[in-house]
Amino acid sequence: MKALPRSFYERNTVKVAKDLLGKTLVRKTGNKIISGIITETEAYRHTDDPASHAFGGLTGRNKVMFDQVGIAYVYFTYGMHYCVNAVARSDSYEAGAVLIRAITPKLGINEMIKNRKINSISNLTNGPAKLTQAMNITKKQYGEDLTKQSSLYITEGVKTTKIKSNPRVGIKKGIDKMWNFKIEI
DNA sequence: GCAGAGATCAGCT
DNA sequence: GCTGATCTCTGCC
Repeated sequence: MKALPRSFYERNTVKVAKDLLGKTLVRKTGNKIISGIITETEAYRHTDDPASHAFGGLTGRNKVMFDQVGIAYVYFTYGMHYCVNAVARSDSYEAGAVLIRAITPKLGINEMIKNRKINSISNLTNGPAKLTQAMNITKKQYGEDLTKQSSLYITEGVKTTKIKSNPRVGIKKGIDKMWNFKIEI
């Protein structure tokens, strides 16, 4: 399975967020492969988006949002959680990223259960910090190239039918923007 | 079933 | 020192 080309990420961040639905997120650790279908995303942009990490300008944490598109932005928050984003934006923006909020497990489900230390499959990857834990994604994947078959990348997946738009979750600014996208499998 | 606390890092005031 | 793109566990209805 080929990784999506860099041109996929060189478009409007909101468009990329919608198009990432149904794609397959793949994680390679040693000889193990873990993968899942992306079912929920959120778009975070730049100067027009007060909820974005990039809104306040460049910092040590968010600098990859200003870097090359098609790489991973992994950030640490609430003292104990990691979240993954794919850097994506059109030419008219200096920064932007798509937060991957939920996936449906496909390969390596046993590994995910081990990483998460739980038994129930329904709670495995249905939240941004849950899926990073299940896939063992940490700061080491910060800046990882998603367009190559590295330790973390994205490939084609299933066809998407109905995409639902919602306000984004867990933020207090920019709640007027309907930039949370979901599909049902 | 739902509300609240706790975990404890990076960035801002 | 406080706040957050969060999750889990506890306690009470």
